[in-house]
Amino acid sequence: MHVRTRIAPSPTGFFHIGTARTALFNYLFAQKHGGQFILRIEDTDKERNTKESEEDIYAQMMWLGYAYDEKYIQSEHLEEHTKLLKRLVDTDRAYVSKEEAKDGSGRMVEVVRLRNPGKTITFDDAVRGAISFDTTELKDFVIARSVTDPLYHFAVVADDGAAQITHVIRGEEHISNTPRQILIQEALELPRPIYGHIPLILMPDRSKMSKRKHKTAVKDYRERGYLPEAMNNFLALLGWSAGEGDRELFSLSELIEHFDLARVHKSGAIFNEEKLKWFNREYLLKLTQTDFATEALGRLKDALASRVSWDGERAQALLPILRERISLWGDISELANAGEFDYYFTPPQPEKARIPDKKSDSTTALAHLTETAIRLKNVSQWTPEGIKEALWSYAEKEGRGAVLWPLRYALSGKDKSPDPFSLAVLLGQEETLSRIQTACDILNE
RNA sequence: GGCCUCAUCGUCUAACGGCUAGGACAGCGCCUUUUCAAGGCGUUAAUCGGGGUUCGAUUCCCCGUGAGGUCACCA
Repeated sequence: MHVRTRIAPSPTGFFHIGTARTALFNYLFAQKHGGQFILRIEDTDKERNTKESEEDIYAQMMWLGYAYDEKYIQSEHLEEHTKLLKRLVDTDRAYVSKEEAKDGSGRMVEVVRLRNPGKTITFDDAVRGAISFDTTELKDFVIARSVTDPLYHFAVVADDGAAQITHVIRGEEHISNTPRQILIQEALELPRPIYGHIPLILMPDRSKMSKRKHKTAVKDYRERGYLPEAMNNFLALLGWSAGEGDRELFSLSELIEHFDLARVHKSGAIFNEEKLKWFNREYLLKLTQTDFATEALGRLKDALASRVSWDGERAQALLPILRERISLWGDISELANAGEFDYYFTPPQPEKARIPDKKSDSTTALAHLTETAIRLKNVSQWTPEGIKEALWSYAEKEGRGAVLWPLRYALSGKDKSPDPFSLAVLLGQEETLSRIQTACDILNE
């Protein structure tokens, strides 16, 4: 069988996480079987469609790397829908009915209703097995506002038929839509695709993702600095497992290689951002020096430009520290805005009382800083090792905290920071000595 | 409420009907060159309940309970 799958978002809001996961599964399945993956824009709801939403679909699909083979705009196929609708009416599979409008206006309108044979529909779901529905309760349901104005269920069936979709992989909220779509399909004498209903993505409170209550737009995650590789890996493992033992890290092409509808789960999965962050960090760590530097420096400069005088060279030296500390790009801006990086560029203003180590006092701190300065003046190899060598025996003898805390605090002006050796290297010998001097002056006041 | 679907640590999940139910995230503890971060090591924690079938059920069947989905002239 020549596999053809599709993702059919409606451009009525930003492309969201749930749609992305459905797209991913469809993409993986099509790729796995050497088939085609089709993007269909379901834009029949003229009231709620926006161009912005449509653009967002393209942008995020591209970002996530779901290359589609064909694009299909539903509204451009109205003529075909009309033709099919007419045929259904002509063959008495459907009929036009005059009734009072549901909008409460009291006016009379015509709608097209399907003549429901009222039988039991059973379909074999690729992830859940056989599912049966008694369709009599559906009655003669409405399939179009008029012969020229099809509704969702009709358009879906007509378009899937036209595009020769072989596998309909979608969220489980569509399970109960399936029997009415099959009814339409049978009236249209279209072949039945294989259905596969994948579990929903739930929010931490077990509720369905809602655009109002939760951050669900892919765009938001992108802007906060998540990597597409991490998003894909995380999303793929939400409701599916590769059957590769304890392995969790998969690239997109590895996901394709392992993907199998039979291993898709049946129950909903909660979207856990902590785990996403973990994936993201893993992928951040895999980035090349250059790729990391480009993005990190850009983010850092944006956030810092208004706070300190920017020094590109010094920022460069900051990269290893950044890589160690962040889980996503947004962490850089967050840390920078919180003032975490200011002291690399501008001398801090240490508070007298905090210079000594907790178990020490100012007199001792002053003595240690003075000795530290003397020792550092003589360091010829200004590297973490060289600096450490100059201070270590002294620190061991006098107490590490007593010696190293004042130094680290003098250099950073912060209770929390990287270790004093790294800081000293970053600041350079001259600046390091100058900051120690400043701290000594403060202690002498 | 009717119909449909689902049920393993807090979360994501693994386990041809057969080892002490495994891993990851989070948590907790310890270690490491003061603090923070990272890292290393360790650890807490689960088969919804009740009946069957079976030599043996997380796994198969039934009932209950719970959760979710859906019941439009939206998609």
